[in-house]
Amino acid sequence: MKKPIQFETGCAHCNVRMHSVFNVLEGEQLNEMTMHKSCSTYKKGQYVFAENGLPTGLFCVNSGKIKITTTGFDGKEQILRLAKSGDIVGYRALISNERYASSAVTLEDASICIIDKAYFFKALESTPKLMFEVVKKMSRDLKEAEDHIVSLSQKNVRERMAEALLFLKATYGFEADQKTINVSLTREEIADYVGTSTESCIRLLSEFNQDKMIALNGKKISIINLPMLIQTANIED
Amino acid sequence: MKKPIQFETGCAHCNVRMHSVFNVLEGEQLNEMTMHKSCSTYKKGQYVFAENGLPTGLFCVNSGKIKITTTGFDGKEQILRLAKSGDIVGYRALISNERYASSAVTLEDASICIIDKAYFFKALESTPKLMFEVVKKMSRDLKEAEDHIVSLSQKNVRERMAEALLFLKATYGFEADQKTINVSLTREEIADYVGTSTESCIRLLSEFNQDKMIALNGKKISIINLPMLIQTANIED
DNA sequence: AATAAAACATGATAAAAATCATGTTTCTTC
DNA sequence: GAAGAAACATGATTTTTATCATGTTTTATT
Repeated sequence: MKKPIQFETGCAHCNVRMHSVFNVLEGEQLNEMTMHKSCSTYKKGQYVFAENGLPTGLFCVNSGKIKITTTGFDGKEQILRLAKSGDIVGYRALISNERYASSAVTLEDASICIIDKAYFFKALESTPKLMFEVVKKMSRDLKEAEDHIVSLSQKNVRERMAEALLFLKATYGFEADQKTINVSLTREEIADYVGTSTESCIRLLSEFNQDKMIALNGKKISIINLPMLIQTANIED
Repeated sequence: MKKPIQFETGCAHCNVRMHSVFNVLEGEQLNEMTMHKSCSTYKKGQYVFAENGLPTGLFCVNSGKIKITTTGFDGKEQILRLAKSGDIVGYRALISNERYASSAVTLEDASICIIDKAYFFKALESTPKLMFEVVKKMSRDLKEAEDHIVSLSQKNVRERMAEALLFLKATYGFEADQKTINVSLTREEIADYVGTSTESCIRLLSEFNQDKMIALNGKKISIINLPMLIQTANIED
């Protein structure tokens, strides 16, 4: 595990702050936070934190994409969540004073700040608005998890696969061409989110491709027929 | 939908308060809360709140058991969570100022208090400890949801069924005989938690019964061989 | 207590999805 | 740029699970 490279900038000038939970901080609070954070760059595939580790601070993604995974029963990986710039990562274990129940791994080169635990707790207490932002983030994550439970319980693999592509699109958006999903995942990683075997995942993507619903180019997936994809996902009503 | 019957008691004398998020309140705060809550009794099967409704307050279960469900795609019910005395219910939608994404239905006669929304928000702001208790509750619910996701993704129906029985035992405990799970659910409800068909649920319970792992008596399920049940659930080591 | 409805049960069948096997392509790394 | 590894792909087979069908038991209602 290579050591991430560090660099520093003031939080006041952070270009993603306004899209993060820290948008509610002002003036002197930002200078104070700058003094209690440090920023590092990570290469693709590096661990930001690992299952069973002890949190020492809160991670805030400056740039890059992250997968949050947990290890299942025969060591099989489950992707629980994806993060992008502006997202905080590892907040649950930190706040509830537990070891990490999941790992965070970069999906591409990334720069991520870590905010000192003691300072973060102090900021939470002194700034109810910040606490409220964190609560809203947790609330969204809980809602997303519950939606995922319903899908896994009630939809078949084909529907879940279509839904996963829509989820990736919603999370990371399109590239400049307005159709290619702006993230590269292996088929195995997609399967680990959808809850299926790698083979079934590959097969379904091929089928979607043959049906001209999507186009495949290596790891890049383009959505050609969005209405059809939505219909395949069997989204409510 | 029958109207629940109301009755009142002071929160200071509430017998479940110390097992709830309100254990951190003291003295005058309790009198104030008493003035901003009202308590009602519900018959088995009544709705406490319903999907798409607007929250008007926070529910706190005094006695009785509650299922939190959401409606899936062809109207199929999904049980997301179960609540018991001391649990708060409906907090997520309330806090994030949304309509309910799920419904709460009593599994038996219950008495449930509703704490006025405006007062609750005021209490949250003025009492960081209370906010922190709510955050911890949400954190536990999120963890539970993520564990459920891993099960649904990676375990087969038999393993999930065994796990569900262990979950019911962990949630509601045993009756006086120290083996009968202290809750009555229909096979369909269990299936709606496990994410399987009612028939598969019935079949697996029959099998577990034949294997002398459990005993069945109507809706009552007794755990006869706990180690075997744990092994069947394929719980992590 | 009679009747209806809901819940439980079980066999037979069909559909869905995992697994196994094997081959090809695409990345990494020396 | 060659060798090896990882990722992708696809057919065949087996396993798992849902669905359909039908009957019984339990619970609720008049």
